[in-house]
Amino acid sequence: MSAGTPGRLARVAATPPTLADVAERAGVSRQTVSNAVNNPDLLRADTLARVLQAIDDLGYSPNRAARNLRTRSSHLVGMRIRPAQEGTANATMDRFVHSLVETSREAGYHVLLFAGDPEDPVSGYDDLLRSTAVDAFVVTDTYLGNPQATWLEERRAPFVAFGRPWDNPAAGHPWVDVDGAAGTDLATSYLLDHGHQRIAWIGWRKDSWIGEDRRSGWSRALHARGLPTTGLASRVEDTVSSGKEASAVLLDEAEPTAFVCASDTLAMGVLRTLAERGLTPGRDVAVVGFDDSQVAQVVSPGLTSVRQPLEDVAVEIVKALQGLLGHPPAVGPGVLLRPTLALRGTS
Amino acid sequence: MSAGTPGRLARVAATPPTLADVAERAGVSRQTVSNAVNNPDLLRADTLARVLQAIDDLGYSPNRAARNLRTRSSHLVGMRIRPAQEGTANATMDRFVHSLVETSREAGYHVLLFAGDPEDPVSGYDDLLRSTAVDAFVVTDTYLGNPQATWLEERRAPFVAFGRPWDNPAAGHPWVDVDGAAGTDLATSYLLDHGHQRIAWIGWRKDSWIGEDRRSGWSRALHARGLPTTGLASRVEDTVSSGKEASAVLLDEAEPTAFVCASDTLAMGVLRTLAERGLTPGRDVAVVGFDDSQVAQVVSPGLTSVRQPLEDVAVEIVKALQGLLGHPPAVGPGVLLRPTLALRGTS
DNA sequence: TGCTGACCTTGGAACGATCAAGGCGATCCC
DNA sequence: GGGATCGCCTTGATCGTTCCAAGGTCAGCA
Repeated sequence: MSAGTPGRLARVAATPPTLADVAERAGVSRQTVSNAVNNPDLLRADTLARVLQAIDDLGYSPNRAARNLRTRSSHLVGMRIRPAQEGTANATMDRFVHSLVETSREAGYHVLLFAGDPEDPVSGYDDLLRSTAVDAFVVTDTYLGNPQATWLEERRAPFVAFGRPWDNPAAGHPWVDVDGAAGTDLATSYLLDHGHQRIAWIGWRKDSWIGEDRRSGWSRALHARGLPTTGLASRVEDTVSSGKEASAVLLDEAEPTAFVCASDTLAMGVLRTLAERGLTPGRDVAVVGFDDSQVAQVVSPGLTSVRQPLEDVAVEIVKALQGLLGHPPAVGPGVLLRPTLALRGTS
Repeated sequence: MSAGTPGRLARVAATPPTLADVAERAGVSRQTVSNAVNNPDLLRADTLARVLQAIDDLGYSPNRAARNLRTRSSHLVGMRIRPAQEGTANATMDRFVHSLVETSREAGYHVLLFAGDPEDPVSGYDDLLRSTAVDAFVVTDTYLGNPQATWLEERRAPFVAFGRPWDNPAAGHPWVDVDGAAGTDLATSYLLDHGHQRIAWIGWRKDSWIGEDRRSGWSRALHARGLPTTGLASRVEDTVSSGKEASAVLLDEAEPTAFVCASDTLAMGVLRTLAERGLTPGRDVAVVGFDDSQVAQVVSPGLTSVRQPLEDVAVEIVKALQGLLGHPPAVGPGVLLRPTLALRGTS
C-alpha cells in the first residue's frame, strides 16, 4: 500500500518533513537520523528501529538538493541525445536509453537527458558540468572521431563512452562497445555454414570507423575459409534506395547468394531488389541486417539481423560509472561485447 | 570559443568558482552577483558589465544544488519510461522524448528519466516527489484509465499528461493529446475523396479508449457521406499476424478497397495479406496506418500513415508545465492537437 | 567507588545559493 | 535647508543535509 494516511498526504502537500522532524519524532538528533539512513551499522538496533519507524510515519525522504549541496554529487548521469532525425538508427538508441535508465536505477542513479546545438558537439555539456548538475556523462555517437571525449577529458569530467575511441586507442577514459566485426563475422559464418559461398557486403562509406569495423568481420569470415571477397563489396549511403541499387549491381555483376549488410536499412533495400526480381528472400537469396530494429521484426519474412546486446552495454557502462565515481576513482580497461544473431525468415 | 584558457581549465578541475569568488573579483557583494544573474535590471549598467566580465573570466556557473535548495525547485521534469518491450510503439515515445527534451531546454528545464516497477504504475514517482528531485512530471501511457494521474493529483504533485483523462473528463489536471479520431477521419476522408467507397477498419479491442477514439473517426467519416460501416470493422490484438488475419477475413467477407488501421503494426499485417493474394497495395487496395513509424517509411511502397504532431505536443506540454510552475500556478484547459497524414505508396 | 575504553550521540559549522531587510548617497520637493 | 524618496548595493539569516570533533553513557575491571 503506497497510498498512505490522510495525515501523511497533507504533510507531503504542505512541506515535506525534514531530518529534524524525524529526529524530533524519534527522540534523537539529526545526525542519528542521517546515520540511520546512510550508515545504519552505527546505530544500536532498537534506536535504528525507532528512527526507521519515524521515517516511515512521516513519509520522510532526504531532500536531494541539500544532500547534493553537501556531498557535492547529484547521483545524476547526463546523456546528450542528438536531435530527432528521420530514418536513422535512433531505435537502437531508444533501446539503449531504456536499458541505461533501468540499470542506473539499480545503482542509485538517474538519467538526465539533454540536447545540444547540433552544430556543436560539446554544447550542453559545459553548463551541466560547471553547475555540478550531473556527476558524470554517458557519451554516445562516437562514430567519427570523438570530440566530446577529448573535450571532457581535458576538463577531467567523469564520463563513459558507448563506442571505442577509434582515433585514439590509447585514450584514458573508460568505454564500452559492441564488437561489430564479431557480429558480421557471426552472420557471415552462419551463412557459410548453411552452404553459401558467395556472400556480398553492403556497407557504409569508408570514413565511418564503425562501418569499416563491421565490414572487416565479413571479410575475415570469408578469408578464414579461403574464399575471396573481391567484387563482392559495396560502400554506400545508409538509405534504403542505396541498398536497393547496390544490391542490384552486385546481383548482376557478382551473383552472390547472400547479402550481409551494415544496417537494417540497407538490408531493406536488398529486399526491395529481390522483390522486384521475383526472388524470394531466405530461399533464393539470404539477407542479414544489422541492429535488429523494429523493421527487421515486422518486415515480411522477418529479417535476420545482428543484435547488439544493449542491455549488457548498459550494465557495463554503469559498472564503469561506479568505478569512476568511487573512492578512489577506478578506471578499468575498455569492454567489448559480442552481439548475437536474431534469426528470421531471410536466412 | 568554448575551450577557455588553461587557467580556467585548472579552476574547473579543482573547485568550481562560487558566487563569492565572482563577487570578490568584481568588487561587489554576493547578492549583487546573484542579481546580475537573475535580475540584471536591478544593476547599474557599468556594474553589470563588470560582474559579467568577472563571471566570464572565472567561468562561473551557479551551483545547481545550492540554488535548488534555496529556491525549492530543481528545474527538472521527471518522466517515467516503461520497460523496454519488443514490437510496440516505443518509436513514438522516442520521437516524443526527443521533442520534449529540446523544448524543455528552451524553457530552462531538463528531463529526468526514470523507470519503475512494471507491476506498480505509481512506483518511482513517490521517491522523486518526496525528495523534491523534480519540479513536475510528464505522464504518458494513459491508455487505460490513469492511475498515476489520480495518485499524483491526490498528492498535489504538478504534472501534465500526454493523453486525455478518458475515464474522468472533468479531471483537474492539464493534459495534451492528439485527436486520434481526427486522424482516422482525415485518412478515411482522403480515401473517400479518391474514389474509395468500401473502407474497412482494423483496430484494437474495445477496452482501449484510444482504439475506440480512432475507430470513431473512421465511422464518422463514412457516416458523413451516408456510407455504412456494418461488417467493415474488426477489432484485434495489436500484432502483425492479427492484422494479417483480420484483413484476410474482411477481404473475403466485405470486399473493401481500402483499409484504415489503428496502428502501423496492423497495417503491416494487411500488407502481408495483400502480398499473399498478389494484390498491389496502393493500386488494388489502399492501406493507411497510424503513427508514421520507421516501418511505415521503410516498407516497400511506403505506408501512408497518420502522423502525430509530437513536436507540437511537446511544446504544449512545456507551456502547460510553465503555467503549473508559475506564480501563481495556472492550469489551462486540455489541448487537443490534430494529426496529419503522411502520404506514401499505399494510398 | 573510580577509572578506562568502546560505543553512541550531540551541537556547531559548512556546502553555495537566494530572501528579506537595511545602509547610504544623491535627488527631489516644499 | 531638511526630510522624504528613490536607486543601488550590502549584510545577515536561511534552505536541509552531512562532516567534524567533542561529549555522554555504560559495562568492565581493579
